[in-house]
Order: sequence, then C-alpha cells, then structure tokens
Amino acid sequence: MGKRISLKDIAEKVGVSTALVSYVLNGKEKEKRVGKDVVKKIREVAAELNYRPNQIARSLRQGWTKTIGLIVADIANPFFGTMVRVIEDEANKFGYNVLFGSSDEDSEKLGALIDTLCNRQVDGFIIVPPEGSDAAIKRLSEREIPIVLIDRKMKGQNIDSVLIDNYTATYEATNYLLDKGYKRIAIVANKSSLNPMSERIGGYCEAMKEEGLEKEIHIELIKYEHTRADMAESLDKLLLKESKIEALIFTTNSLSISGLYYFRNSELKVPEDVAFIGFDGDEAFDFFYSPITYIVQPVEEMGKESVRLLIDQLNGSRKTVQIRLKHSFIEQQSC
Amino acid sequence: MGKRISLKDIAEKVGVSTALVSYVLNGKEKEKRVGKDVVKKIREVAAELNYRPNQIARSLRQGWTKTIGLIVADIANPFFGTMVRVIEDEANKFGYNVLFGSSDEDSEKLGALIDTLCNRQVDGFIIVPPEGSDAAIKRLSEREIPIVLIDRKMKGQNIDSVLIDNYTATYEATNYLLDKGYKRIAIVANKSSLNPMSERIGGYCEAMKEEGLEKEIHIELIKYEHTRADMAESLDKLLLKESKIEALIFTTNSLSISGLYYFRNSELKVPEDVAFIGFDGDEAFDFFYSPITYIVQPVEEMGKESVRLLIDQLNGSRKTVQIRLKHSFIEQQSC
DNA sequence: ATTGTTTGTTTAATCGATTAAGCATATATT
DNA sequence: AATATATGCTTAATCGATTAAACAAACAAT
Repeated sequence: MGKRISLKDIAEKVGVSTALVSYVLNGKEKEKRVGKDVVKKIREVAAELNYRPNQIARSLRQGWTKTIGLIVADIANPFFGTMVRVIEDEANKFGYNVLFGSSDEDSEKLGALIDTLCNRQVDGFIIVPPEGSDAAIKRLSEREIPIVLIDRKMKGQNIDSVLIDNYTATYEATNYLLDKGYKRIAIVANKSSLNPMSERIGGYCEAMKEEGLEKEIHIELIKYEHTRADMAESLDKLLLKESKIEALIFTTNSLSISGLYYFRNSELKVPEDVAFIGFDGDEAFDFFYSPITYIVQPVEEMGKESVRLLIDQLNGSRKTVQIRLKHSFIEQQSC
Repeated sequence: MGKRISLKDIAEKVGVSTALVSYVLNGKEKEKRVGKDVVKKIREVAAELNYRPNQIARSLRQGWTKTIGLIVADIANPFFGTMVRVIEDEANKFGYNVLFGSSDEDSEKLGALIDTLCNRQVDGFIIVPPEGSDAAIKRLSEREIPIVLIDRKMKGQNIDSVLIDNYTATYEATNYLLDKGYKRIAIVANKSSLNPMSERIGGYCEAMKEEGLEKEIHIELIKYEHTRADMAESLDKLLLKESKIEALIFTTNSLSISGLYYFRNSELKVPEDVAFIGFDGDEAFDFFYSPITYIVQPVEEMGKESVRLLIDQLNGSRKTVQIRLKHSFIEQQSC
C-alpha cells in the first residue's frame, strides 16, 4: 500500500514542526498566530501531497471517533434498510459515520455486537432492541455511553427512544374495522414483552372493549422466526376452526407478508371473506389482488429523530427524551 | 463516560509492565516466556476489571483496522440490503467489521465516501460502482488498496469482481420467450455504460439475431432515477404506439417494479396481452395478479465470494480474480 | 571460577495527530 | 535603557497498544 502522507511529511517538506501544520490544517492559524507565509506554504504542500488526516490517530488522541454504532434486527429487511439509510444520511450531515450490525433479534448476538462496537470506540449507539436485551442495554447505559432506542423500548428504563404511538395505531385500526361493521376481529402478533407489541395489542383490546366485544378478543401469537406453515396453522385455526374470524390485524411487516402468502393460496378471499390490515408499507401490499390497507410507521422521521437525539447526547445533553411519532393509515381495498 | 480500563491499569494493579500484560492477553505467554504466576494474575485482573482492548489504539499501531468499506447504491433497496447483510455476516466470520455508505448511483458521492472511508483507514473496499466512477475506482486501485467490485464492473480494468453472467441470463430469458412463440420482444434497460447492462442487452440481441429477428429488436432506455410516469411513457410507446410489443424483459429490479405499477393500472393484461420477465426476486412479483417470471442474481453467493476475494487480497494475494456466477430463472405465470 | 544459556522482566520507540507549555525574537511602552 | 507585550515557532507529552531490544537473575556447562 503506497505510504500515506502524514503531518510529519508536510512538516519536513515545509521545514516547520508538525504543530504548525496541525494548527493550519485545522483552521487555527489565527488563534495560534502562525505566520502568513508559512500558512500559505503549508496549505500548498498539503494540497500538493494530497494530505488526508488519519482519523484513527486523531480519534485515539481526541477520545472520540465520530462514529455511531447502529444495530438493527436485520438490514436485509426493507423496513430496517430504509431506517439505516436515513440514519446514515442524517449522521453524515453531522460528520458522523455508521458502523452497523444485525442482531437477528437475538440478544446474545446483540451483546456481542455491542462489545465489538464498544471496542471500536463508537461514540454512541442507535439500537433496535430485541427481546430479552434489557440487561445488555442497561449495562451499556450504566457505562454512560449515549444510546437511543428506536422502534421499540423496554419498560421502565430511562433511555432515549423514538417510537410511534403504537397503542393509538391499533386502536384506530380496530375502530376502523368496527365502523365498517366487523365484529369478530383478531390480532396477529409476535410473542414479545417489548413495549410496541404490548401496546399494539393493548390498543386493539381497548377498542374492542369499548364496543363491548371483550369476548371476541382473539390474540394470536406467533414466534418471530416463523415459517409460512406456522402462519397457515394459526390462520387456519382462527378462520376455519375457531370462531370464524372476519377481520385480521397484523402487527409487523413480516407477519403481514406471511399472511398474504396464506391468502394467496386460500379459498378465502380478501376482503369478501376476511378483512386484512397490514403493518408497515410494502410494494407487495400494493400488488396483492385486493391492495392491502395498512398501518405505516414514519421510518424516515424516526431515523432522523434518533440521530438528532443521539447528537444531542453527544453534545452533552443529560435529559432523557422519549419521542412518540404518529403513524399513518393507508386505506386501500382489503377491508 | 466511565473511564475505560487500559492495559496500564491492569499492569499497575498486577505490578508489572504493560508489555507483559499485552503478551499474555494476546496469547504469547509461551513465546515470550512469561512466568506462570504472572500469567494467572494478569488473566484474573483482566477479567476482574473487565478489560476490553481499545481497537483504535491497536489499529494505529498495527496499521490495519480490520474494517471493510462497503459502498452500495442504496441500502434501502432490498437487493442491496441483502447483499450488505451477507457481506456483514461473512466479514464478521473473518474478524472484520463493515463501515458502509450509499452512493445513490452518484459518482461524486462515491468519491466522497471513498475519501471518508480511506481517512478512517479501512483495510479494503467492496463496491457496487455507479456509472462514471471509473476514475475514482482507478485512483483507489492505484493506491494499492484492495478492492472488489460487485454486481457491476467497468470495462478493461484489472480489478477483482463478482458478477453473474449477465449475457447468458438475458440470452436464455429471450430464448425462453422465443420458444413460447413470442417474436416482438423488447428489453427495458437503464442508460448505462457499465458492463452488466451492456451484457444484458447483448444477450438479448444475440438471441434475437439467432432467430433472424434483428428487425424486432427494441431497446428501451430509461434513466436510473425514473418516475412511474417515465415508465408509463416508455411502455405506452412500446405497447400502444410502436410495433405492438408482445413481451418485455426488464433488466433491473426497480425497472421491473415500475413496470408492475404500470400494468396494475393498465387495460393490457399480463400475460394475455404482454408477457413480462422481471429481474431480481421480490415479494411483489409473487403477489402480482399473475405471478411474475424472473431472473435472479444469487446475492448470497455474490456477497460471500466478494468477501472471500477481499480477504484473499488482504492476506497478500496479488492476482486478479474475476468471478462469474450463474443466475437463476424462476418460472411463474407471466409469460 | 568463568563463560554461556535460559528464563522472566522492563524500557522505550512506534503508529499519527493534537495541544499545553516553553522559548526565542521583535516590537511597544514607560 | 529597561521592561512589557506580541509574534512566531518548537518541544514534548499524550491517547493505548504492540514489540524489538536491553537487562538482570538463575542456572548449566566447562
């Protein structure tokens, strides 16, 4: 690898100490009273040699890396892909780069990722916390490393977070179905103790109760890494065996997609036989034979806000901020 | 931020020099003949203080960062998202982390990204090169920084690359349509001088010529950042005004998706009125009213191979390797 | 007793940039 | 003329880990 140019090379060529070069290239020539001719000469030589500062050296000395550690569930998932993209762009604006990893919803993997990223001295973290990661997150926050949780949060921890108001999202979606006359409404959710999932379920239950339909509450729990067969089993139970559900609310994108695959091969038609509300927009929703009505989280806004919160912390803010954004409801033809 | 434990802290607590601590924690206690008791003590104290090496310091000293710079067009695009995911996992296996950026198909942005990543001393690059980035890539490769191009390559540059055999992909797809009796076949492509696009067009043309259909060759070029209106204009021209095209081959995923949106609102039906071959699998393809037949690139394999090639280079390999993988053809009901 | 070898440890340089502190000159002030 | 202040630059420590080289003590060989 062709040797990179260092401050020292410039200093030698100009015939001054590295201190002066550093001052000039960091725009401190006034403050540090560097002679005009020298300033000019240093600038020239730096340009001529195409000098690029070694950020590693700078980081070691300064104690920061201008790097954000970003951990999502799976970057191959378009929802998180978009989130990462927004965070990347926003972080760049503030001079930060992003080191990232996918947790696969596995708290052990999360722990390992946090370790590597810490060793690499990231300045702060933006994390989509998986189930059971409370301890890992707590440990991190006790080390006083800036963190922002996004998309989810754990109960009762005093950590910055950016979420939508999940309760209202499903509450409104349920009411939308109720208004349309559906009564036997089921919600399809993941097994999860994390805030968003319990809120999503909570919003649905509340809306059902308000209509006096507590007996019709059906909560179908499916594990995170489910197969299409798992989904088929659950939906068969809900739609055929059990109490002939008339409408389904899905609470994550991947559950929604699995649900669509089910109806693609089912006798039952959407919305004639069953109404369908999906979660988090997807092109597939648009191309389903009856385009799917869905709840979307404002990913762009969430990403931006999370960076903003993190930067605030990095700039010394000590107060905990929990941001709640509003979801959107895209009405198409599946209900 | 709670002060991190350094080698020095351990050294002081044990009462030895940092050299010994470093030897022991790097498993060189035999080679460097460190006393047994001392080894034990150092290990104990390191565990007790929960020591984590500062990778920044280590990198500065060693001259490597164990970091790969990864630049794709847009990480929010599921195709690249998956690619990034695979590369991330594969790199981790070899002890590398990934610093990434999205170029937005913009060669200037690519240049800026390369600069930042170089300043951060990444050990090597995996890049999806955008149009017009020849100079930037060349400059990088002249600095003898290991690079692997993925998904695309520029003509006549002696750089490692991982691509599918694009020529054969469209050649076979075209023959598939010809076998089914379609004659008026058009290809929808991006304006691009990059290898894959010209090969994709080339394979199509060759197959058409072999059937003596050179007069029926229709190449419709659409710019990378196109709107659905752009697509509609092009397809209207091909299907309504011009020579009543019977079949369409799309050459990228986003072109395919735009195409699907067109047919979603069109009088013309797939495949009765027009046959449709998409590019790079997508859930949307499965949910279109007549599930789309498509060409897929083996993203996982491509990602893995690219990491393998890069690691080889990082381990000192000097020979240029150009890998060509085979595409797959998923037959559904759109032709 | 002298020299050589092995064992176990420390010293100090190094990576590249930053920056407080110190040291000359030159100029201004009394 | 003596002192103060401003100007312009250098020295050297620092961040944390690695590692060649030097060193001391114990032991073995002659």
